[in-house]
This record gives sequence, structure tokens and C-alpha cells, in this order.
Amino acid sequence: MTDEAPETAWPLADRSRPAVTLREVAQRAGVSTMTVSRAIHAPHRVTAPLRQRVDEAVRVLGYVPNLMANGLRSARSHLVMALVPTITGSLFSEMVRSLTEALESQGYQLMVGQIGYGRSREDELLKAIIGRRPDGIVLAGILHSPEARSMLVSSGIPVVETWDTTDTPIDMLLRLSHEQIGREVCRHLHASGRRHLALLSGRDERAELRERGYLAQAAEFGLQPPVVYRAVSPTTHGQGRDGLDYLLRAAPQVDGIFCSSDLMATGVLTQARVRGIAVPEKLGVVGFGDLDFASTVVPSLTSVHIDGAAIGGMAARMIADCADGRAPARRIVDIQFSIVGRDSG
Amino acid sequence: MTDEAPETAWPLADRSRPAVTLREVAQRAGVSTMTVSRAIHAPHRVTAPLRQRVDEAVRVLGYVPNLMANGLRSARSHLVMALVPTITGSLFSEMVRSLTEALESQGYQLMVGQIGYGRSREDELLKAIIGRRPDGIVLAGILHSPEARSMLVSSGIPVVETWDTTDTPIDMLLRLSHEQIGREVCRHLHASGRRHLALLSGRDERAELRERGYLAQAAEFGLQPPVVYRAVSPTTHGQGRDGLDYLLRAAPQVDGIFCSSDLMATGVLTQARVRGIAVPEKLGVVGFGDLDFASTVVPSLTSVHIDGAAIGGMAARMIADCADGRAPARRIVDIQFSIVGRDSG
DNA sequence: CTGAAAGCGCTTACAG
DNA sequence: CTGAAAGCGCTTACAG
Repeated sequence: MTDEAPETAWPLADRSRPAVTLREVAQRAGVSTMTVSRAIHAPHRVTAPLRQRVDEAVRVLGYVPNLMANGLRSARSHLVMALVPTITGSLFSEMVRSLTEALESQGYQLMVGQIGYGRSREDELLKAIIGRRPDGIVLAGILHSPEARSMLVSSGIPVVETWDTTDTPIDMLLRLSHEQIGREVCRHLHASGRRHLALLSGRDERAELRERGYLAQAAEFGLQPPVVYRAVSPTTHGQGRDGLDYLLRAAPQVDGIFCSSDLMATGVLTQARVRGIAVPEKLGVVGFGDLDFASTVVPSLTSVHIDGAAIGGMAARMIADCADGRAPARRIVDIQFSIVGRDSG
Repeated sequence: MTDEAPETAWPLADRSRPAVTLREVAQRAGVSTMTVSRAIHAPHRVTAPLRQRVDEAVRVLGYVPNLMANGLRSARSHLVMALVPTITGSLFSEMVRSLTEALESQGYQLMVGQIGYGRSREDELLKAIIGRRPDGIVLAGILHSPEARSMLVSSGIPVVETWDTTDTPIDMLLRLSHEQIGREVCRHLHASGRRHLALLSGRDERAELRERGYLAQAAEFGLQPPVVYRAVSPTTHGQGRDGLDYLLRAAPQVDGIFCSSDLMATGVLTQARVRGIAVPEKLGVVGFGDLDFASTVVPSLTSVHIDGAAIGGMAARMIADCADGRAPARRIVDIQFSIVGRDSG
């Protein structure tokens, strides 16, 4: 009934008491710690009566095994680390979801780290990650410093690189050629009659690779070099609007634009509408990522689709194989992409 | 020069060799393990010559401290766990970014887990998390089962609940009243002359609280009960388009809609345009989240803004305080929100 | 099937 | 300032 009553009227987190240990469970159940350990991790190797006593003690005491101790002794952390440029924007979220599910079903936990599109924190972050001794690391389109690379190589941790291409993978590789994507999008626009191409690109390595392929293919078609506008990654809807204005100023006859993200592409659609430019009649627009909204914006957005769920599933299998001492079926796998044609071009 | 040469032409991850240990560094530097430990964590407590020998040995051997062993012995994991409904959709991404930065500057690592809008994995996931003995847990708008709650309470781990309201917090609380948000949005629409309100809601607990406030306020204004359309969370652009169709069928005179997400709200804007309904003249639209694109879509979107960066910063400070044995300045803090008025209503 | 001993790689707590 | 001993909470490897 004091003023402070509401602050203590419910059960608060108890900071004083240390966590329950295996030893305490064993004492309560009247068995050895080994029997408790077995009852938890390999119940079939313990007789039913003992197992029941252990289960009861675990329940009563609210025992949660300490995974740091487990990991230290068994040299298996049951932890997998995924590093992505950013968790915003959902380009990688399908892969993360799929990784999470596939790994959980095999008793691993996924830890997601974002490294940003800059590279400053790379080495620092990597040291913190390797220090946790994960059973695997998934690198989503991260280009790394020589130091980072050698840390990874000498760590002995299975590494899956993906969302990118390299001639010298650290370990395993789910290869995606952004240069090829740039080329295919250029072909797609060319095939629909566009002859004055442009590009709204991001300032990250993969966007630059798409740019390279796009420009190379345009050159092979004998087209004028596409005008390029580069925006800071992760790219936004607003950058799409600004970008279209810029491109039209630089090259008023532009009739086909490849955008480095769907968000940017919808910005182009918005600005085209504001300026009264008919899409797709006067202007073809292609996005990247095929996010959920690409099919429901008006006009619906043609976009490059990448099967993130498949990438996540494969990466999980590769890492689980390594952790179990099996060699993965293949060390290098090519990831397919497709251009989903819709109304915008 | 064999067919397999390309598979081994670069330095591969070395799975055979176990990781370098503190002991090996000590031997190489000709000091005790304690001196190495001090040289790394408290360099000023070691004389310069020894420190140099240690640093060199660390560098040469590529030593990365094992944080599982560190955490086990010191009872500090330097790990903080954040649980969000979903990392897709970027409603929580500003908070995650801010948490990450604030924690890193204090020597912690953030681990992000997504629990989904359903509740099935809740207990399982929580056990895996508590097993890692994080130094703190941030719960973003997760309503938990009694079992989950008691696991958290008895774990003794500092917990910050946020993005939600409760009368019985587990530990610390950054309180946000979604019911209040619902009321304020209703007032906002009412103040701009809307009298036939509707709601596009999600099927998660916080969306339901906003619904409750919105309906209660509408009743207090003496308005007809708003029509409600509930979509599966996380809500999408397409659901916004479908939702507007549904609402207009159910109540053709609708002139104001509150949407549970900005993505859904832009879907409403799209569909209104397709149907030739003038926004804001005939229809006012308010979103939730104030995501980046809210200010650049056309018409620009009025939306509820929540300062995720502030939430992340406060949560980080509270947890760091607890971990250092200080009582946090306040156990319960109210989080402010605002309605950012733009062209859509 | 069950358990006693040893040790994973660190840091704590103490002594010199 | 430096180091030898002990122990964090588990599992491995072995014996009965």
C-alpha cells in the first residue's frame, strides 16, 4: 500500500540467483551429471525410471543447459552466423528466413549480423564472430579485405559465400553473377524495342557488377552508352524519383531503365506518373529483387527474381554437412535468376 | 595441372587444424597465460616489453580469443539478444540498427532473432536463447506465454520489453501504447472532417490494440462504428489494394482509413488511384511506421512515427547498466509517437 | 546402462 | 607487475 507497491507487485527478474546447473539437477534426481546429460541429449540411452526422475528435476528447477559450456567442451557451438549488407529492404530476408528454418530443424541457431554497405567494421565484426566459434558462416555478397579473408581461412570454420561471384572462394560458393544479370536485363529491354537505355545503380559492389554487364551488353548491341545515376545503398523510393529526373535531364530520349532495387524502380514509376510519362509505352522499367509489392504496384513491375529461399536451404545443407564431417556434395553451385516480365516493361 | 587443379588453386579453409589457444600464444611470447589475457583485455596492467611480445605472438599466430570460454568463466557473454516479430518490413530495423551501434560501442554483440507473428516457436526459441546466457534480452512487442514469462523471470537475465504496453512487465519496459495511437489517429482524421472511418488492420496483438483505441475513440465521437478489414501480418501492398475494395463494398461512404502499416497504406493509395478516388479530397489515408518511402510516394503519406533509434539507444543503456551492476535510472519509460501530417490526409 | 575422472579455453582470486 | 592454482558448466573417453 506504499507508493512503491506497483513497482513490486509482480514477480521481477531475479538478478541475485545464479542459473541452475547440471549438477543441481543431478543431485535433485539422485543421479550423476552424466546421466542428466544423457537424459537430455540421448534419452534412449537412459532407462525409463532414471529418465523420468531427471525430466522431473529439470522441470521443477527450470533448468536450461548452458550452451557456452556445452560448446566449449564439445567444440560444437550449434551456432551459424549469417552476414548480410543490411537487414532493411528485405532483399535478403527470404534467404534469412529459409536459413533460420533449415538450421533450426537440425539443431542450430542462426545469428544475423549486418555489415552495412561500407566496409569499416568488417575486420572487427569478423573477429567477434569467429570468437564465438560458429559451426558455419554464411557471407551474403560481402567482399572482404585480405585480412578478413585470411582470418576466415585460418579459422577452419566452414564458410558459404553467396549472392556474388569470385574466382577465389574462401570455401564453398553459391555463385550468382550480377554481371550476367546486367547483361540479361539489357537484352530484355533491347528485345522489347528499347534503344536508349539508362541505369539507376547503387554504390555497392554487386550493383557495380550489374552495371558492368549492362554497359557491356549495350555496347555489344551497338547502343549508345547508357546514362548512369548512382545512389547510395541501400537505395530508396526517393532516389528513384530523383534518379529519373536526373536521367531525363542528361538524356531526354531515355526509353528503358534498369534499377538496382525494386524500391528505386517504384520511385521511377511514381516520378514517371508525376511527369506524365507513359510506362511502358514511352519508358520501360525493370527492378531488382522481385519483392512482394512488385506484382501489385500499378503498373506492375518487371523485376529480376532470385530464389532466396533456395540459397538459404542450400547454404544450410552445406554447413550441416561440414559440421557432421561429411564433404558437401558440391563446393560450388550456380544460383539461377529470372526476369519476371510484368506491365512496366 | 590436373582437372582438379582449379579446386585447389587458392588457399582453402583449413578444417583439420584446431584453433589457436591462449596457451600457444603464451608459449610463443614466453609468458604466462595470465599475462596474455591481461595484455589483451587490460593492456595498461602489463609492462610495455611483455605487451609487445604478446601482441606480436597474437598477430603471428592469428589468435582470436574463444568467447565461449571467456563467457563461461567470467559469467559475461557480451551478447545481447533482440527478438522482433519479423526483420522484414523494416518497422523494427531502425531500432535494431541503433541497438547494434550502441551495444558495439560498449563491447557487446547483438544477436537478432525473429519470432514471427505466430507464437508456436516461442518457448523453444527462448530456451535456445537463454542457453547462450546473454547479458540482456530486448523483446520488441512480443506477448509471451506464461511459460516463456517464467523462464525469463527465473533466468535472471535483464530484459527490456518494448513496442508494447503491459501492466506486469518482466523487468524493464519502454512503453508504447498502441491503443493511444489508435485513438490519436482517429482524432486526427476526425479533425480533418472525416466522419466515415474504416480500419485496415493486421492480425497481430499490437494491431488489435490500435484497433481497440480507434474504435473506442470513434464511439466517443459518436461516429458510426468503423468498418474493419483484418489482414495477415506482416501486411503487404497487395492487402492494401484488396482491403480498400473490401471496405468500399462494405461501406461505400468511407472517407478516412487508418492502415496498420505504410506498405498497406500505399496499397490503398494505389487502389484509390486505380478506382479514381481522389486522395485526400474524397479519402484520407494514414499509415503506420513512417518508413522512408512515406514522404516520397504521391500523394505523400501521413503516418504514425515512432522513434526506433531512441528505443534502441535506451534499451542498450538499460542493459549495459544492469550488466555493470548499476540499477537503470528508470525501469519504465514512456515512448512518444507522433502523427506526421502529409498530403494523404 | 551408469558414473568417476579429466579437460575444453579461458578468467578469478590469490600469492609473491 | 607477473604467475600458479583453481574452477566456470558442461561432455569426452573410459571403466565397471
